[in-house]
Amino acid sequence: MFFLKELPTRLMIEGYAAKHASLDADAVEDALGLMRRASLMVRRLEAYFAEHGLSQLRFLVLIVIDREPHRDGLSVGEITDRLDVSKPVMTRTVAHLVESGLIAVEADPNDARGKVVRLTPAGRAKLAEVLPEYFVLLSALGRREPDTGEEA
Amino acid sequence: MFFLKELPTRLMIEGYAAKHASLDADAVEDALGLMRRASLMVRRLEAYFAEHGLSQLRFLVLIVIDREPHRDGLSVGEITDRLDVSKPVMTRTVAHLVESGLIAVEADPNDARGKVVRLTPAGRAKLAEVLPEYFVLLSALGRREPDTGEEA
DNA sequence: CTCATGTAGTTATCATGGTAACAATAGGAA
DNA sequence: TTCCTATTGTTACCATGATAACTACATGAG
Repeated sequence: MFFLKELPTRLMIEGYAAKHASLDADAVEDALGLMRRASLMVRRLEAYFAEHGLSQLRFLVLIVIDREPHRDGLSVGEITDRLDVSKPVMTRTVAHLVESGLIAVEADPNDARGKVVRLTPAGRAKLAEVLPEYFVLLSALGRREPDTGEEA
Repeated sequence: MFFLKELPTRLMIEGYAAKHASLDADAVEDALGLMRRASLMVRRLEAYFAEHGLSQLRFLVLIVIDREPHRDGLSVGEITDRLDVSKPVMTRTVAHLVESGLIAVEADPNDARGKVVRLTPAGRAKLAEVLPEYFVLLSALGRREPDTGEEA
């Protein structure tokens, strides 16, 4: 998240760019603008997921499992690989999703250390409930000047 | 933060775009790519700040005070206004910066509820130490294909 | 087989974001 | 002046990211 509301003016950046060679004022401006825009998008999406009892990460876990229907479930580690978060966060997130009944976890028959994570019917239903508007939201946010009602 | 490493393929998005009108596949792709890029940038910057005993937010507090040299310090609320975080987070952040000696806080002579926050010489020195490379980093991150060594 | 090493996932603890509810003060209406 | 209401900042507590260190099991060298 990037919290600065008023980004540095072009002038301030160029002041720095003048003093330090190898500094591309356009790139600096892009980077700041990008982080600010993305932060607002992420907030908007988190709010949307919260309305559906999810979070961005919990949603992505469901997506990632659903995205590989040829596999009969994924291990916790495989999910972690696809979503760069730390292992403990994934442990907690999986536990949460199991409690909500959106995924089911079984012991891996081939490896007593491992677990196999699968979507439950409720999990698939939740995806179906959330996905369409998710894409609509992304579509709106992706357009320039998204006008999401943020920032006075 | 947006954690998905492998973004949905063009094909998957268009599959959805076909089913739901008012869905702009380009915009969806842009939004996802933007959030992913920004997340990696923010991580990179946080790592940089951590090397200097700061965090993104603590740094921005210093910046925001420094940016208004005509004012003799800002109130906690004014800082909060410029950085959209919640008030309790700002209370904690200000306390942290006072402990590190980078800012000093006094009672507001005109309002017994308020506080005036000012940079200390150490705070100004910290900014001078951190700012140049911050802009260099932003400049590098802002260019396309930043090649920051992330993601195998 | 046995043991050293590696891997899967968890636990403990911290950092840092949020909301709700509060105390203390300010400031205007009566 | 006396209250009612708004504002400043804090406290208490929760959510969710991280790292370090752990348990339990796997696996290959000997």
